[in-house]
Amino acid sequence: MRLAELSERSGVSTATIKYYLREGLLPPGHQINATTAEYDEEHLRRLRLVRAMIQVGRVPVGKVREVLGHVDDDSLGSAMRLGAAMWALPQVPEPDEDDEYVQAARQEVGTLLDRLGWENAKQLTSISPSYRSLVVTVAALRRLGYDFGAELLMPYAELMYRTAVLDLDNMEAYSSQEEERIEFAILGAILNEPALQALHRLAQEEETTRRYGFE
Amino acid sequence: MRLAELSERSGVSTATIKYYLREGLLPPGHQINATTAEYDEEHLRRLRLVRAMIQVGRVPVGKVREVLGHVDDDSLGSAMRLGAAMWALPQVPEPDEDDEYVQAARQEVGTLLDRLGWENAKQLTSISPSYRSLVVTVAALRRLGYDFGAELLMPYAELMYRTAVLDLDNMEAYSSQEEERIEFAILGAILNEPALQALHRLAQEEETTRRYGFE
DNA sequence: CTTCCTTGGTAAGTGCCACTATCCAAGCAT
DNA sequence: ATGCTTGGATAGTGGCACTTACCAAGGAAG
Repeated sequence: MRLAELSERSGVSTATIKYYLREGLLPPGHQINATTAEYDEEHLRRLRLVRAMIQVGRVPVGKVREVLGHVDDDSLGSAMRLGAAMWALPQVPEPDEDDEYVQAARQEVGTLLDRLGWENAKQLTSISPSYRSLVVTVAALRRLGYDFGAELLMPYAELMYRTAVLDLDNMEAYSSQEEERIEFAILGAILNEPALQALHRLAQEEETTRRYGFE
Repeated sequence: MRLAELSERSGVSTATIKYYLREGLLPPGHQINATTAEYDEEHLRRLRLVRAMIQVGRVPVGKVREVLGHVDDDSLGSAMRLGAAMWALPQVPEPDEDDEYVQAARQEVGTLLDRLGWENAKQLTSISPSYRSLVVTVAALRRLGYDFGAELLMPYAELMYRTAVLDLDNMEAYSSQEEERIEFAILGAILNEPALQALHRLAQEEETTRRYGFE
């Protein structure tokens, strides 16, 4: 298929597809002659993937390129590919280590990981972006006056752990069936988050109206 | 306190504070004369709040203004203020109703809400942004080839419901103690999400390494 | 009183990002 | 031969979150 058809079948304008090609989010088509290139189903699939990451996952273009680089990196094992792709996702800015709230937050998160017995996560604290995000967020909440500590976070962490177990179970269920399982796993991990967030807000609406009515 | 001190105590540059004042995110200080205005602790508090929303919650400036408008709207009951503020948060773009995947997604989400017995959420489907977000996300995942349906979402939804119950319990615990409980509740709801997301990713890292090691 | 610094306020500029519009020459279709 | 379409390159757009530069008024020091 040619550019116009790729555009039609994906619902993405040709101008935008050209932009993605330029940015390296989409491999170039098979060149037939100077003015014609041929694209296949794989291109269509990758294009939909890119769109989903950008529009649903709100992943910036540069990060998408990074994530795709890890997806296509055959030199890594599947667990590492997943980790590398997840770590490429946008993160919160660096915390200011001199800030007292940041220090207190680090302390609380450390206590939390200890109590949870998350030994592996504890080992990754120096490099894991999600650990950093958690510290920054807890610090921000404490600065605002919340008593946001290990105590309060424990039940949330346990629920999130069960969510992660579900994620990996689903991934494995796909792995045995699908060819492009790594791609699927990474996408699942990335696109799960908007779905989870939407579910969380829906649940909040449900529970709020159950408790207080519509008023 | 004057602008310079407000800047120093909040860690936000005077230029940025001026920008927030212009944008209406911060009420003007008490004007003493043509070149001096006085700010108080309430300004500092509001400024920290704005910063947390923008930097941690990634809420765009226009949305922050909207949310604050609801926070300050004395004509609404607390449940409605919370709802209005939550609905002002950034959302996914409008779905294309002619798209077959969107229709299928709508169907699946409907089934999900039925099975969960979320009657209130079901009533809000025509207006709730979180419902729309869920539909768009499910449609995007289905377009990519996932068999993302009610079946798969059920256990996630139940975990998210339990998370929402925790949210509201915490809110109520604060309500009995704090003066600015509405503000606290809305902030909790907004800033909870980054914390939850970070916890989710941490849990994924933990469980991935438990299952597959570091490789 | 004069010089100088600081203050709050305004207007314009910056850098980044995700596109989008405009050109262009080469081909293919009639 | 003529007119349309194609892929590719370059430059422009609009939005956002600030920043910079500038201004006149006010207070402080000599």
